[in-house]
Amino acid sequence: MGNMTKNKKPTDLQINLANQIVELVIKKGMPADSHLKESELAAHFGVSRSPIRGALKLLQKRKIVAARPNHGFFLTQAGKALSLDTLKLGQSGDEKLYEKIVYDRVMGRVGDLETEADLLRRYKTTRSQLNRTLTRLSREGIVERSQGYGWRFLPALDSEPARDESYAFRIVVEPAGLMEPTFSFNQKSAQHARLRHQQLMKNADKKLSASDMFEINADFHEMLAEFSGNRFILQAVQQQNRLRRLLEYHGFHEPGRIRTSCREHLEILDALERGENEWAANLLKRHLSVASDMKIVFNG
Amino acid sequence: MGNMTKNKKPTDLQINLANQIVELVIKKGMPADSHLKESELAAHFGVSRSPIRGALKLLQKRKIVAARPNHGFFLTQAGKALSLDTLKLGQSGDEKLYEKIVYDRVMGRVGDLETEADLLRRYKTTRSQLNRTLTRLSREGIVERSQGYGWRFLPALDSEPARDESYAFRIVVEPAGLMEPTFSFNQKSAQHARLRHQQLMKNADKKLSASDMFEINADFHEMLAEFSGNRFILQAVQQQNRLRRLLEYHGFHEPGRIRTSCREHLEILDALERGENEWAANLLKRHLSVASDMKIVFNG
DNA sequence: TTTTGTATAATATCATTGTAAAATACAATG
DNA sequence: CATTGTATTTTACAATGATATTATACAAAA
Repeated sequence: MGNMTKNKKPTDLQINLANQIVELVIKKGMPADSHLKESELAAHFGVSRSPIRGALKLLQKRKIVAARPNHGFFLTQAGKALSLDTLKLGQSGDEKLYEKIVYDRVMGRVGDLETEADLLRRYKTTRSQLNRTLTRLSREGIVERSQGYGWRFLPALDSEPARDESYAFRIVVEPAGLMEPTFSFNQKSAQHARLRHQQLMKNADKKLSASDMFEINADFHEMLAEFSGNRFILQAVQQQNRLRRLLEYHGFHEPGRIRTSCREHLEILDALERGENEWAANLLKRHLSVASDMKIVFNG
Repeated sequence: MGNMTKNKKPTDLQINLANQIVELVIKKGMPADSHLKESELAAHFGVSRSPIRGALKLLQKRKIVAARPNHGFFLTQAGKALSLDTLKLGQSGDEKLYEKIVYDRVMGRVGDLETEADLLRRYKTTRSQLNRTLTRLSREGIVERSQGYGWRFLPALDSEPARDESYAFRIVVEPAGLMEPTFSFNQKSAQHARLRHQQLMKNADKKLSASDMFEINADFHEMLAEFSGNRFILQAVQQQNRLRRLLEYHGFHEPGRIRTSCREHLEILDALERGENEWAANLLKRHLSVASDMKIVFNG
């Protein structure tokens, strides 16, 4: 059963790109039958056509796109109909390793100082994949190369004080971003965020995926940081989001708060649209303070 | 001529440690004849005794420490008598490569997207040294691994708007650090900083090294960030310092401002000592604003 | 003329082995 | 008993060749 197409297994890059393409399709809200042009996607993601091709073939197997000979690939369904979660295209090896390490770390199974050889033995991977992953973790401020041999794991958001400091930091940086002279409101992004939020509120009763929720929230804060016109503010917010994502992996939820949180986000957008940035900054500050006061529940 | 001691050439780590030890000696203001204990240094820098040993031998050759058999190494002169600059212990290969790449990049000789192989050919180094350096540059936000092949260089502080955004960011973060509930003033560190500043002011007429000046300045701001008790504020300030250091490499100076800058720093310390944090935050904000308005002069 | 299809060139990864350096354990010293 | 001195173990780096993947150039199709 199944067809006899030659079945080279996709590379990490191709898997990642496949996921990113779906993300893009969702974000742009592309209609069904849209033509996904190889060179356009290649340019957008900063790679050549080769891996894009592999990614599209992967999506073809999942029936998300269909190929028309000499015409390329076309969406089988509208972006709105897709959810990142439901069609997880599988994770790349990199991603798997990343999550495993992070998970073990949060669970206290990884010490503060680990040698490369130990990690290599433990995770049974290749040197360069481990290195790529550690580089990523290092950029995210989770680990750093120690002088001499080994890697040093830094305290992340897995401790109570770290979490408090994180919120304190965000309360300083994020509202300030709205008051920067370089601030510029992007109507289009805002409109998009608004729609996503409204959609989320409608479905808030149904069981919805924690990660979808997290992404919407993270994207919102990142969008505001982008508006600030200050790359360092943006960088700081992105780093905080990455750190917070680690907690998500372990299924922390604040179910009762979804609706309220959405409403607060929308209020902030309204204020910004009216040009009342100072008021928006105040709303944002309160929004973060409230979230800060909520206690997390680990289910580890 | 010279003595016949076996002359293994020191490793990068050993050179770096030698520099760090001198830095520590200066910072702590250690008196002459102080005993530099191997295990203490090893613990402090997070390495084993082996490379510390190599570093101390290096310092011995430079007559900065003297060895007493079975007793270890002792300072030949007080920390105050040393200057980081005058006795540059040579740079490690890593450091040299790092500076070369950064320099070429600032000079526009490195494109936005470079392949590893190209860089390898150009800088005639080994794969892993290049990788270490790129990892470091990546942590500092100067470069990032691109999807597919190659590395992407990001706009850093080498552009006017980036510099403006940097100051804007610091004006947000640094003064806020003084107002955090977790703030705690460390009398000892402050006293030390005070002394260094007074010393600098006394010698401000003489020609003094740009890098000494930079370090004192950077350390001051980092110290305040430490006082904040917030690791993310500290991280942000450290990252800004690293980025600013890049400009130093190209000899940007503000000779007339040294005295004023020192005085402003001391005023901030005074205010903090009196517990007037809000006033200190205002002073700090003004201090940064003034610096922000000054134009840099490149001599490239 | 734009886009896909395909071939070729360039690039990075992987696996292996030898070697240098750092981590560690333990003996020696005062 | 704390510290240095020294030997041993562990670790990471370097060099190489084989392989797989990405980048690129050019042909083919609409």
